[in-house]
Amino acid sequence: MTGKTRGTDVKERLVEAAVRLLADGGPEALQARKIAAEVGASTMAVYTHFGGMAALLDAVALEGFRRLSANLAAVTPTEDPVADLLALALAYRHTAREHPELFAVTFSRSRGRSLAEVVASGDPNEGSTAFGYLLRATERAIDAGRFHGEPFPAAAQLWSGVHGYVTLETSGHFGQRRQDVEDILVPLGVTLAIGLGDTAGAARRSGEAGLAGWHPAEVRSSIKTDEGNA
Amino acid sequence: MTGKTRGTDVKERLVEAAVRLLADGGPEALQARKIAAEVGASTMAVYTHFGGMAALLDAVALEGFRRLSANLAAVTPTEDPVADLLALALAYRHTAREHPELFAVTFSRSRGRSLAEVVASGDPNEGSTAFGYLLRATERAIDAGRFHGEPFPAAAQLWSGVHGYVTLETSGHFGQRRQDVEDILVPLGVTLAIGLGDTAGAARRSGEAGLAGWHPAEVRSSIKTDEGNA
DNA sequence: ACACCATATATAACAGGGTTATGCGATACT
DNA sequence: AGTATCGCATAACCCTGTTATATATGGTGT
Repeated sequence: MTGKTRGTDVKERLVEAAVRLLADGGPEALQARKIAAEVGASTMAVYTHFGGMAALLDAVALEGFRRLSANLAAVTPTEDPVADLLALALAYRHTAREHPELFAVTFSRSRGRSLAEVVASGDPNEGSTAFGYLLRATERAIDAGRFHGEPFPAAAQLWSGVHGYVTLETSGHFGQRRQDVEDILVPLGVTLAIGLGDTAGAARRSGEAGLAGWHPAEVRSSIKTDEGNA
Repeated sequence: MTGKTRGTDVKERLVEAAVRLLADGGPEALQARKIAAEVGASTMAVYTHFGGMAALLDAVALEGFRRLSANLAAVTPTEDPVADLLALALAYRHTAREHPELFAVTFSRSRGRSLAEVVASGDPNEGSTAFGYLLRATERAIDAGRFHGEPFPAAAQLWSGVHGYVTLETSGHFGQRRQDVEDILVPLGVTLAIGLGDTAGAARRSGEAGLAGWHPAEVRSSIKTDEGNA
């Protein structure tokens, strides 16, 4: 079956263009005509490739999950799993701040899907992949004797804390201060680590280590073909 | 019918109608024509009273904050501030689950506003009022020697945890299970309490107490307010 | 009481965005 | 090569937010 592949990356280019327009012009810019024009096509391209705007926006949301996963994947595990968890939190936050509009679209369009469930069933999608990084680091913390209990509930608690912090911060609810990481996020990580079984001293040291050790990664276009877009 | 009339506050009726339509038909139903028809008016009503859909949606979001605040206010403080914090978390979750679409609109339209900042400045708005309940219970926990440190960062951590959990749960990311409160939210509350200074035993007991003691309050229309919102 | 004005509302038209109908040209299979 | 199929452009269609305009209602000043 066939018949394709002529200007085929039009589908990917549409998603790229949508992400770019979203970054530049906010949600208002996510319009079929604008996106199509951005790739030099007519609005029909949206329909032949996606069937409608809804599916295109879903693809944009998926791209957001991909970037989140890529940023989390860039956190290389060390021998301190608690520090790694803090680094994952910083990477999570970085993803949201790097592209707040995309982050908002990503999570507002994922309603009804279950990421945790998917990760448990082994069927990988991007969202569950992101949760998987948290889950694996949590398992390592338990194996190392730093945390007690079961990995899944512990990871879900950590995810809640990080996601809530990031959501509230990027929505501006903590104010425009720039100290929020040191004032809230790092202490939150330390608090959670202690509550999950770590000692206060070890948790604080890992918090410092994670904060000092993490640096934003150069994760660019995670869309399949890595053509540098410009 | 005489044209004018009993215009018993059309402005409030529009918000009521919007909230109702949102509950029934989802975000798609939030349309000027539908809302106006619901109150028996033409779309002009939206413009004379709000100036446009944006302001009406802001009013809907504010109504969401009011309901959140009302549900939190219904949690009567006991002599166990940590149990009260868990009850607040359950009330927060209840608000979101009672009306998920409104909850989503509320927080997606509050971008850029700072609730924490407003609470600090003393100028009350509905969002900061909601945060205030968390903050006061946290202060009581510190005064009681259960938590250590400063109230604001501690309350911000608790808010992050609860908000993240609620957001992820109502978005379906934890799956469709019904055990999430016992499996994740209550343990999260206990974890946070321990991390903030409480002993493991006391935190667990307060977790149980909060879970057992909280019951959904009958908080209905908070729109019709002659309670002087100042 | 009358004239006047401000406001609220209905009607209708306008603008812009998603979607669909249709035709054409290019691709790939026979 | 012939032809069926697919991608895509053009243009129309519909729905939704918005604006322009006219009218009626209620209050206000004299």
